[in-house]
Amino acid sequence: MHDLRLVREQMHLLRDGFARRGKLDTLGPILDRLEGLEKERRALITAVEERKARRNVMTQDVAQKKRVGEDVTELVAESRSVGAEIARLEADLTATESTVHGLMLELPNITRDGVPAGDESHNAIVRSWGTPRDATGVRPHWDVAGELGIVDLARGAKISGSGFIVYRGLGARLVRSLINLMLDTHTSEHGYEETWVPLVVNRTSMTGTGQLPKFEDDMYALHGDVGFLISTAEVPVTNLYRDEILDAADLPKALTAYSACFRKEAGAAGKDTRGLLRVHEFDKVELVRYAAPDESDAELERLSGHAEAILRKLELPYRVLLLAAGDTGFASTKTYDLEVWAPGVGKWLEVSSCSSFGDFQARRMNIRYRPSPGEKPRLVHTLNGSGLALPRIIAALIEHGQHPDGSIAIPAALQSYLGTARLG
RNA sequence: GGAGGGAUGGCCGAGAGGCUGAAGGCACCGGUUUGCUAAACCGGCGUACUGGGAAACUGGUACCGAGGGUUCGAAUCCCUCUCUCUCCGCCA
Repeated sequence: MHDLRLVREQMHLLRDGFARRGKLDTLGPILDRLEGLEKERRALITAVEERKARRNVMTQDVAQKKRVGEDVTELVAESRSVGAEIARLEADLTATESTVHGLMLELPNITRDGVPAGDESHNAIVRSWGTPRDATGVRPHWDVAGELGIVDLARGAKISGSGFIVYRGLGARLVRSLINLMLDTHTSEHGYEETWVPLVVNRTSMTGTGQLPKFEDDMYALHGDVGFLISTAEVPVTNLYRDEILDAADLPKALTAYSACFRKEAGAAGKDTRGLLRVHEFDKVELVRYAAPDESDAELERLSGHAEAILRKLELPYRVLLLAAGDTGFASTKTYDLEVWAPGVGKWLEVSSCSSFGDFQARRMNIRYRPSPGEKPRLVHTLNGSGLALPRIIAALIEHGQHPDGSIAIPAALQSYLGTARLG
């Protein structure tokens, strides 16, 4: 969420930002509406407070007069009528405020300097690593994995539905191995604290990180309004410090978590949905960082570096994209996507999205830090990224390590976890 | 699931319709003293919104878990909800 002050004093920043996202058509009218509502809101505040001040004086007067035994019936009557006026104005104020707040929650973040304007065709490759394997003769992972018996798509669909995966044998162990490799690396080499968080969160948490109110259709809601299945561990982990004040000495704070992630992806059927490419439930190791504002740029580089380190350990060729404004997520100021090359499907697959949110999430969650003792608390900056999402990594491993006989070479870093150097 | 207790500032903790933004303590900040550290003493010390001001600052309003109600006036009385603790039952 943006500071309301922007609506009042820096409207052009919002307009420019939304224009870079290509969203001015839909968001421009909302800004116009907000501008008027904000004026109205402040006028109502002034009106209400003026009357409250008056009533407070009268109320003191009543107490005073009663003490000396004077008649107060007239004063009480006047105070009562001011009270009625206050009630009326406050009802207006509450309505206006909730409209303003609702609209503010729907405004996306604005991207920071250096992020290209426009849609995804303006995404920029900022670096790459490794040599993408030639696609000729490499079969897609769903064929090979099926033959090897490590992934069972048919039974996953039977017991849960399409987009739910059953891993078996070394496939199941591969999932566990990848999770362990990632968590071990992030905790012992990158300094993250390991956490284990609930997979169910409440509406407040979902709103805090920005999934709500806009994307309710994309997630699984539990019956009886008791919560949602998380779409990413970002939600519980980032909400860990909601409504808290951190010490400056605690920053940057680095947290990692493995979790299952659940996504309905309504309307996403059709493209790129085969095999492990897009599924409703998947496993992911997430990285979350809280940083002081002047550190958040450097922190984003660190964070994506930590995710990249996993790809290098897995010996998977990848490239790093700086997303254009129009492709950058709702809450993000700047996002790097990490994509691995999958020769079997002949595509670059997004396996991590590393974002810096500025104070956008922190304002929604009221997460602050005290720069130094005695100073006023300030909003922290939050960042997160996958480190990494498993299904597409598994797809890439199967395709990249594929031998002509259908067996798969396992990268050295993973062998001790998996207990073997090849599958099949 | 049943029965009770509780929720007050960064933390602990008083307060029981008006004189309470809230005693006292801890922590923190500034100062005095001190060979250093500690201690002692003095002073300061919440947040948000809103008005005025270039700013320092200053006027106002609100905030005692959340929301509603009673009242001229609510931290204090009433209702609902949330969370928490203790005990009983059930269960992994």
